[in-house]
Amino acid sequence: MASSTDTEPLLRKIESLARFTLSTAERSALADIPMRVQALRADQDIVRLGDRPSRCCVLLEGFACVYKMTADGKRQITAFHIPGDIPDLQSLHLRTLDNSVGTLTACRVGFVDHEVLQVLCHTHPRIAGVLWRETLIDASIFREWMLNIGRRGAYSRLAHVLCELVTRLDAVGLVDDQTCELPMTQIELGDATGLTPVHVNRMLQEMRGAGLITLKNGSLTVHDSAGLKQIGEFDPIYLHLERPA
Amino acid sequence: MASSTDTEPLLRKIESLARFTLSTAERSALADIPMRVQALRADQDIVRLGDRPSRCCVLLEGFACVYKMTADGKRQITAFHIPGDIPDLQSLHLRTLDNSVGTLTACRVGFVDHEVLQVLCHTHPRIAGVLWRETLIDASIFREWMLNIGRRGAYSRLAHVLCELVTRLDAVGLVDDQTCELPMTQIELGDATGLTPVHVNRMLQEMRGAGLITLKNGSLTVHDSAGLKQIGEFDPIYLHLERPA
DNA sequence: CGGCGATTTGATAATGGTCAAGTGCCGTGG
DNA sequence: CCACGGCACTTGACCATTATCAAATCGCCG
Repeated sequence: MASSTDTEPLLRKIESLARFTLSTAERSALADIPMRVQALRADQDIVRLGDRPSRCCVLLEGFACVYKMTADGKRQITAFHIPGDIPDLQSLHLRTLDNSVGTLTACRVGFVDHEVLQVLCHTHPRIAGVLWRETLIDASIFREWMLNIGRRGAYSRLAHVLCELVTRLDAVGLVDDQTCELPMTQIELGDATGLTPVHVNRMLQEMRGAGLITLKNGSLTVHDSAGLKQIGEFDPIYLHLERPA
Repeated sequence: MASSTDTEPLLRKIESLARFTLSTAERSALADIPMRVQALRADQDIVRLGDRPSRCCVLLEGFACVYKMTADGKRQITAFHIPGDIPDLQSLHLRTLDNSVGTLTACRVGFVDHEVLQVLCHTHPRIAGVLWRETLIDASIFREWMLNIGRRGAYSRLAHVLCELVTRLDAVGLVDDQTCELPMTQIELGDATGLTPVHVNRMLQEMRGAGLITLKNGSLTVHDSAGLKQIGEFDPIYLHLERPA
């Protein structure tokens, strides 16, 4: 089962989302959540479209994504997920999954039964509100991605996704000196932006040439953060990171 | 203020979303919700990006949309809304609006204070669950639209949006004999699909030529539902209309 | 009847896709 | 230790879908 270090990413996530200070009772309820922890390799599905899961998964370590496919096999990644996220929290209230969730890198994932979460929500209504809020922020990111994919050019689109990832990673302490781990392949970046890998490559080259970023070996460094944000029209309001850093 | 006929669309919506039968108490709590009703003309904003609203709006009559804009003024519609919908329910848990909501046609809208909804959620937790579910279905539709915009060709994309609208309108009883009101302009359909109005027009012509639809004077008739669904790769699973019709 | 917005159509342009070939990197196995 | 294989990345040439520009036409409302 889970040790208290396993539930820590979840606890931190809830804390950062809550617009109030957690009570001792809430805190210990979260720390004691029964969680089945599992290690997964890269490129594995955690849950699949059509599943009717009886549990949610908390991403403890690694990168994952939510995706859907067209009839002819083209993939759209609808979200990237980083440690602390709950990629399928929706399944708590929607019986049938309408998307798949897969790992991008090796991951550690904690599974929590819906029943446990239902009880948690019932006995700690404020936590229910926070979880609801989490799903609303995901939805807000979806809307921004729609704008990104539907109405921005390829260069701007990629810049926006990079800005978002850096900002979100920074919020969980995974950015150090403008540098962070960014292990997704150009194919995956293409699937997230609605571009082909070839064109992603060209846009990245252009960003490198412009001195905006370095992206090599799964590591991203942003040299000109203001420039990148301007190109990506990035305004973090939609991430709803309302707490002062 | 609101008469009981005003709260009826909301009540019906909650009923159709709930996976249980509403109790008398729940039913009357919903019917008695204090609601400030307002009539709006077409193409007016109901709320705007950056607002910090203290209430939500229930669409009672008419069509509305959620949208965002790029820096250079291109618009992406992220959702269409039909009577019964609550386009800005997210604002209940997210302080600052990250999108705008505008009318597409003349509308009647009911405003409900956040405080009223908070109390409702607290005293009737099952209704809270239903409202949460509503926001999750919206998010599910966003994901499908991302796939649509990012990975489907223009023809397929438009067909998908039409299928979705007909299906949702049917679910609230607004389709009669394969025909429904569909008042959005080709510009608006373009803003929803990430296409230009010119190209929307061409695709519609092609659909007409193929004998799939008639779309004239804001009225849509689907002549070949199976064909349209196939072209749009439409599988309604993501709408989570789990009740038997 | 006049005017304006929505729709329609045609011609041309451009963004991004497809195809193809080659490079570099890393892990595995001889 | 080195050769091999595979995958991600890179680059170039060419192509196609969709955008842009422009000009009618239609239909409704005043």
